[in-house]
Amino acid sequence: MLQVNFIRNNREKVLAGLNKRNVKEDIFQAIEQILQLDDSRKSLKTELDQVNADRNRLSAEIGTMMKQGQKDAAEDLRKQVAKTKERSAEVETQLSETEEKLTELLYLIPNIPHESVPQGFGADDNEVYRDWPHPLPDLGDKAQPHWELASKYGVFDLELGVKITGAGFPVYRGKGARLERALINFFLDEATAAGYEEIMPPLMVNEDTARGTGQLPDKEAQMYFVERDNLYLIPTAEVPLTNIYRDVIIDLADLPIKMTGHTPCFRREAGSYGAHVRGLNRVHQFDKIEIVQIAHPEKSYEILMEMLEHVAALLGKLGLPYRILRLCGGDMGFTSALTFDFEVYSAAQKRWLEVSSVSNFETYQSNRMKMRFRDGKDIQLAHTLNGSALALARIVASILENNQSPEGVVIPEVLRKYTGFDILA
RNA sequence: GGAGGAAUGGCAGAGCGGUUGAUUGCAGCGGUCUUGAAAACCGCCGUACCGAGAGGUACCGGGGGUUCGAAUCCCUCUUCCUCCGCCA
Repeated sequence: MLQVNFIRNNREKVLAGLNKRNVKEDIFQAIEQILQLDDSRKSLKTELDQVNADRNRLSAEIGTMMKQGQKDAAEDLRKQVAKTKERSAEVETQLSETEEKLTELLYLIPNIPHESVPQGFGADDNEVYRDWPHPLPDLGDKAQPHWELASKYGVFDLELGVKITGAGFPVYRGKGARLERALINFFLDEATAAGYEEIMPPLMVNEDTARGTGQLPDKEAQMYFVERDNLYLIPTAEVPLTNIYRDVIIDLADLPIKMTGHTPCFRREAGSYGAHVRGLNRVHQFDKIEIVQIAHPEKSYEILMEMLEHVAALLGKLGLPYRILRLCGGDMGFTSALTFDFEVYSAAQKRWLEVSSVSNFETYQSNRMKMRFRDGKDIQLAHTLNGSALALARIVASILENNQSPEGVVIPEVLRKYTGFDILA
């Protein structure tokens, strides 16, 4: 969430940013309420401190008197203390109510977009940041979509997934499972080579963790929830990885912190069945390798570009046609300040599929998480960034489609040492 | 799942209900000394909020309670350790 002081000191910037996101009028009203509530919070806090100071002083006096045996005088003071106690309880209630309301409203305010974020309402308004420089592959009309190729070569089985679990839970088999594992190993090796520490985090997280990265309270419906134990299945490794540094004051010398991890990702995607979600286009469980960085605020945009190039290099090595979009205000995630989406061209479906999202959250997550770094005497919030490098299901889909041939699906060169075979036939 | 024990500052480890935000050691930072380093010695060394400042308030796992006053007493939750049971 945003810091109240930031809102106060950058009011115009905040309003302009919200405008860029095309938020509703009530969000603008919330900004005004936040500033008012913060004012009352301050004066309530001042009063409470004063009352408590009085009480502490009186109590200390009573202590001294008791030692000196002046019982009667002490009795008078006790009555005075009783009054201050009443008052402090009253103010304290008001204060905590005010703080609660304040936090509630702050949760409603999305991150302020970076200046480079284009104005816009939705996917059509995104800016093509880097287009595919070559002609798009044209496989002709006989090209098969990945779900047909998958059945043909036994790569994955969605029907079986329905039997075992339900719709959207693919079962990878044989060479398909091996291809999946090859991609995981390839992506992890690439990330490790780029200096990211490999981490295997828990796949279920508690409420504090889900709140830290912004999945709660606004994206509650997206996550699977294990009610009995109050745990959420992670929608991305971003959640457990970033939260490693929740409530931590990091040493300046340790920045940037670079972490990577492979995890299955679970997404409910409620109510999103239909023509565009066939095959692996949208599933409830998929594997993803995530890269996360915790950065100095002055370095974070430089680092964002570094992460963008890391993802671009992966797609380059796989030989997949892709483009990079700079998301517009209306299409960007709630917590992000700047997001680049990577889309791979799926030659048989003749559409672009999102395979990665690389974002800088600036201090939006770190403020919630109280993730800070120490620069000498100075302590300030760190910037958090993350990106998919990469999301597997759709990469598999596009490899199948783009690399199909009469002989079978040709495995990209870089994966062959991991798969142990060079064609899916 | 059952029975006991524990939770204090980066770590270790004190703390009769009353000037204890908290003794001490280590680590860290600054300094003296040294050609440099080490050793020795001196000083500093938690976080947040309110306040122009002086200063104040809160926090000893989380939440609640007793009391004029709680790190210290009570309740509750969580986590860790030991033992038993179960188990990949």
